[in-house]
Amino acid sequence: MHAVDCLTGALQSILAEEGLAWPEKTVIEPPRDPRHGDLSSNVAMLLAKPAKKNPRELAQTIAEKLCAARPDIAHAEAAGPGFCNVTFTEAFWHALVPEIEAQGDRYGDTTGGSGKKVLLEYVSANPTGPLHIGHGRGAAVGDSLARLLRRAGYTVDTEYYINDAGRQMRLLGVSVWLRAKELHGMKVTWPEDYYHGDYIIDIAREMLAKDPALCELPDDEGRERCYEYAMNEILDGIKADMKDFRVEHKRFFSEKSLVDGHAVDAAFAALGKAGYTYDKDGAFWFATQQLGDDKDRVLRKQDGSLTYFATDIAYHHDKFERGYDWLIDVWGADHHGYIPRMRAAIQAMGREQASFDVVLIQLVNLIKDGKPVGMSTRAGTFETLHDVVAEVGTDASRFMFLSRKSDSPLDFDLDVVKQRNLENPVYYVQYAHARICAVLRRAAERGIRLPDVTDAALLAPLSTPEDLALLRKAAEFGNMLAQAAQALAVHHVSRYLSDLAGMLHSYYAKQQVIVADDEVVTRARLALLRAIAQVVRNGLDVLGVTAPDQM
RNA sequence: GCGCCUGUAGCUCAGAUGGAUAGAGCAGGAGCCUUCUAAGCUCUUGGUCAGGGGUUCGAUUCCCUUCAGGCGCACCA
Repeated sequence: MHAVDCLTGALQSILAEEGLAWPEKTVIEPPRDPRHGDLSSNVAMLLAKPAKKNPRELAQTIAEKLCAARPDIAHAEAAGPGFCNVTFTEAFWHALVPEIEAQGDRYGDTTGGSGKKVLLEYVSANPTGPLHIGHGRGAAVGDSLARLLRRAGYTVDTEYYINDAGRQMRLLGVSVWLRAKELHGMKVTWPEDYYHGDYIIDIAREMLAKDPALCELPDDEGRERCYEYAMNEILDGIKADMKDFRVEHKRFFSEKSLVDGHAVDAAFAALGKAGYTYDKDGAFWFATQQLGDDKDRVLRKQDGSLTYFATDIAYHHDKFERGYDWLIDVWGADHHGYIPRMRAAIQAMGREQASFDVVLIQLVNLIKDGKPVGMSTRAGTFETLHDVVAEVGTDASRFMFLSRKSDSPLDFDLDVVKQRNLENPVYYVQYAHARICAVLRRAAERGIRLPDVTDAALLAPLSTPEDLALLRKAAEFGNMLAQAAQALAVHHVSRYLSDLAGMLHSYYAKQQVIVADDEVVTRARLALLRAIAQVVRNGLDVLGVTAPDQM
């Protein structure tokens, strides 16, 4: 909101008159308690100490001068131990409505990111099985972060990293191959680690149907064939699930392509140039310990193959080479121990620590009939994202995933998410939007029309505490988005929306919008609500949740 | 053993870089539908911010420590 900006100039000159410097820290901010006005400042406390002044007197002086400087937009008064509270005029708040109307879908967007190029990587699940609900949380967070950062002025690309070069994928091939042979009536011995799960059998059956002679292939070729077919099949399924979940990736990036190309060599060269690599015990090492890790890590094993870490370094090196300024990875929280070594790699590449961030996604506990449902891909007892979305819908599940700090565990109670009442916050928020739309429709039926962009005269009747409370909340929107972006915390958005929706419902119960004999008031309130609906829409858009016109 | 995260109302959780009397929702109690969607609203009960130290004008927030949970410590991915 431009509220702070409006007063900054005036405040600066007042401080100059008093012979005081503008403090480095933010001086005015919205107070926690609305009783303290619209903006509150502890400037007196911040300044009184170094300037050796009495905080109460200083607050008083600043308040008086501020009133005198901008009587058109604000009233200020000294309060408490050195606080200076500012209250804006009604007209100031009314001006927000045309602002929202003019900016429409872009209301709340800011330019703080100044076009910085961001690459967000999320999901990146091994294509060895369908996405489960834990992946869903990462997907929702990653996708919404992309939307959030775009609104905050960043240029955002998104990627899914496919681990198609490692052991897990070989295992997938073996699992399908053996299933196929089994289905063909051949006797097979199962290795210790293999993928159970019905989808493996389905894929094997499908392959046999297409090629009955499959099992006559030699083991090597059969495994390879199965691996490739299964991976593509599963990846297609993953893509379809994400599409249903409204999650997008601009690119799918293959680990294999790093190994096949020169990306790994280039990354190794970069690390070597900085003097962080060495040979020991027949392996090739990266001295991460010098860079804050617990111990040094192997890049190329004794048997000549690359570690996961090695290709991952190459991947991140490649991301930077492609011109991205800020890499954000969304990982499962169980990988948090991996962060120090990745940070070490970033540093060894000569990149800023601030150019790499990891958003950790904690466990999702799926609860059904009051009991937790286990989920292990290997054991095949998972609850898939597909099943969950089919049961409760994309909107409800996305909102649920995004309503808590991603770094803390989440109980996903199917019975709650399915509910269509206020216990399920997504309905509460969507209902606010639908309600406004219903009122607007009703008004239109009665022939009440609003211009696309309203003006001060039309909005002048907005003067009840409820009117102004809604405007104040709507004014916070852009600031909230910017802060959420900076903190990489999407849950601020869902919380904000719940609050805003609550205020709207309260408003609706208290204030009749369409007043039969007073079209002046009616038009003002309709304009207000139309603007609020726009804010709700924009907020839901960040979450990737729809804003229905009626429910 | 080392490292990371968590601990806020009976339950699920917010509290953004220290600020005024710690907030929501659910659950419990009492009310509101012959005007715009009751999928809603209003009021109310409920707290030693895990315990203890420290830093300062001031701490739920920062530092140390104890306790209780979760996770991670591979030439796996």
